[in-house]
Formats: sequence, structure tokens, C-alpha cells
Amino acid sequence: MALGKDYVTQECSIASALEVVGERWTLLVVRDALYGVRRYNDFLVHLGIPRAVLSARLRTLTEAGILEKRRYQESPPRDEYVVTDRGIALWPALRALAVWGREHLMDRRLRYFRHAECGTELGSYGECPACGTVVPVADVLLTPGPGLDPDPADPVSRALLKPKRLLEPLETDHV
Amino acid sequence: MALGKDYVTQECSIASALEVVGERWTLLVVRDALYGVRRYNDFLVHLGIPRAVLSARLRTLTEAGILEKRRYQESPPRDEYVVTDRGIALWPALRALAVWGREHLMDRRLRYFRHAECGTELGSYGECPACGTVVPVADVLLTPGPGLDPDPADPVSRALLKPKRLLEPLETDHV
DNA sequence: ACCGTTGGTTCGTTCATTGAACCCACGGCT
DNA sequence: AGCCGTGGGTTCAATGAACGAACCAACGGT
Repeated sequence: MALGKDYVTQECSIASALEVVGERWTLLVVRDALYGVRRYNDFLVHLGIPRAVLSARLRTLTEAGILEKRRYQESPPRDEYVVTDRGIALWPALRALAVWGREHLMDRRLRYFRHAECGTELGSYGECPACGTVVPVADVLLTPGPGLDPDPADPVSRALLKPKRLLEPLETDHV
Repeated sequence: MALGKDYVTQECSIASALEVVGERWTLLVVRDALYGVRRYNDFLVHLGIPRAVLSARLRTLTEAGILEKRRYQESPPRDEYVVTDRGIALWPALRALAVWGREHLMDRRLRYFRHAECGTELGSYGECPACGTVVPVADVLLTPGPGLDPDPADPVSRALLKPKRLLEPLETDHV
């Protein structure tokens, strides 16, 4: 729905992008999707977001082609939300925000993003300094840093304590 | 205000960044500041934002060290808002959002971002493909594209029809 | 027959955004 | 002196979005 009528007059691709992903919670949902979160309940407990808002965001992100709703079992019918190529293309923007936040707001390292092939930490625009290439999202390895709570309450945060690649589906312990 | 209390539990530098710049209008104010907008009235007419919201955003951005309020004349006292190094550091994030919006939402080119030294259009992470270096913000030349309205209503948009470097103060015709 | 899980919707309260109106300090004009 | 214009705001009522608690529904298991 968006910020809509006001942003439309902006003639600016930044404004257009923010119309789609600029609402409260939206970019955090996309972040979680890139981290491998796919199920409604996992988004819910990890984000601490009101259910109504989560439903609305999942719907608009699906309509925008950033997530795809996919039936993963019949009977009982269960759906999951998987990030699409268009959503994966938001990685550089999320990465840039993370770098800015880390350098200007944080006093400790929460996570490291590494090139899965060689273990080198990514540079500021997502490149591998050792290999000299921009690392595709699927080859980014997410590893915990020293500032992270070692015993978090929710199962999603617990699952994220293990190193894992982006996009790889998250294994929570509700199995 | 901020998105505050909910985002705080996130242990994530993206969430921290969005606490500061994730509210409605905030990133567009920063974009305008990078484009050289400095005066209250210029932000107002260019963004079409309610005055109360603009005042609030300018205040929180100043408190966050992203803008700096600077007296540019006494009697009558007049202030302008100048983007700081911390604000300039948001350029990669805005750039990444612009690239995503352009590729996934726009059907026409509104603006080109070029390396001022050589005129080459910037690559997707803000580098100059010809020179092989990441271009500093002050050396980015903003030039109009074919999709841009050639006769916009507000003076700020009119001033942005001329090629200009980022950060360079905008010359509107209210002089 | 009942309970638990997943994935929602509904609803009343609180909070943010909007747009219009108002304010004030000053300079300049007549 | 009185008045108008400009820049940079604040105040206020009405609307819209977010919050969180409660409810709902389809199914499997016991």
C-alpha cells in the first residue's frame, strides 16, 4: 500500500523502491528470508512482529514478487514463503545498511559474512578481498560473532548460531 | 519514537540502521541532502512532506549525527542542514536501493550517476568501470535521463535538471 | 472427544502521519 | 508607522497504521 500517493510524485528509483520495501518491518522480513527463514511462525517469533502486520507484509511482498508462497505439504495445507530472484537482488541494499549500522551504531561484532569458498570476510560492497570477485548470495556464509547472545530464547536465533549459507533453508527444532 | 522498542531486541546491525533511518521519509531526506538540498523550504517543496514530519525528521537526523544544523546568516537567523560524513556513508545503501528500484520497478531512466572525472556511468556497487575504483561521493556527477519530466513544478527539481555533483549545494532560484 | 500445531483473521486501543492553520523574527516598502 | 513577504518553524483535529490479545479453522494424534 505503501507510502503511496506521496512518494509517487518523486520521479526517483529510490522512492519507488521505498514504496515497496520501505514500510516498517518489511526489510527485516526480507532479511530473515535471505537468512533462510520460510515459515510464518519462524518469522513471527524471530521478529516479534504482530501477526496482523506479518500477514500484511508477507502478502505485499508476495504480490511484489519478492517472496513466493509455496505449498510444502497438503493435509493439513501448509505454506512457506521463499525469497525470489527479485528478493535476492535486495541483498546489496541490506548489506550496505548492515555495514553502515555496524560502523556507525554498533560497538561489537554480531555476525561475520564470509565467502563460503575461502572463508574470507566480505568487503564493504560484498566482494571477497581474497578472490577479487563479488560473492553471489548463495556463497555467503553467515557466522556468529562475539557480540551475539550465546543462548537466545527463540529457536530461529538458536539455529542462526551455527554457520550457514544465506538462502539455505533454516532448520529450527520444531521438527 | 523510532521503531524503537521492538527493533531493539533484534541483535542485528540492519535493524539498528533501520531504527535510525527506517522511518517514513527519512531516507528521502538523506537522499535530498546528498543531492545538495540544505534549506527547510527546499526539502519541503521537493518532497511534498508535511511540515511537522519534516521538522521531526530533520531533528532526529541531526541528533543522529547524519545532518548538521548550521547557521548561515544572522538577522534574520537562518539555518541550513548539511549532510555529515556519517550521512555521506549512507550513499552505498541509497545507491543499492536505487539500482534495485531501477532494475525491478522502473521502465525508464530518470537519472545517470557518472564518474565526474571521466563521465563513465557508475557500476552497480558505485564503482567506475573505466577507472576501476570506487568513486567517492563528491566525485559522482548526477545527470538527467530521458524519463525525467523536462519542466517540473518545484524549483528544486528544476535545479536538478542541470548536471551537478553530489554534495555540491543546490542553487534554487529563490535567490 | 479432546489437545496441539500451523497459519491465519478480528478487534479495540494506542501511536504516527497528514494537511491546514497559526506564529514569529526580520527586512523592505510606502 | 503600518503593512507585506520570506524563512523556518509549532499546534491541532482527523485519519490511518501498528499493536497485542483473543479468536478461528483444518488437520493429526491419542
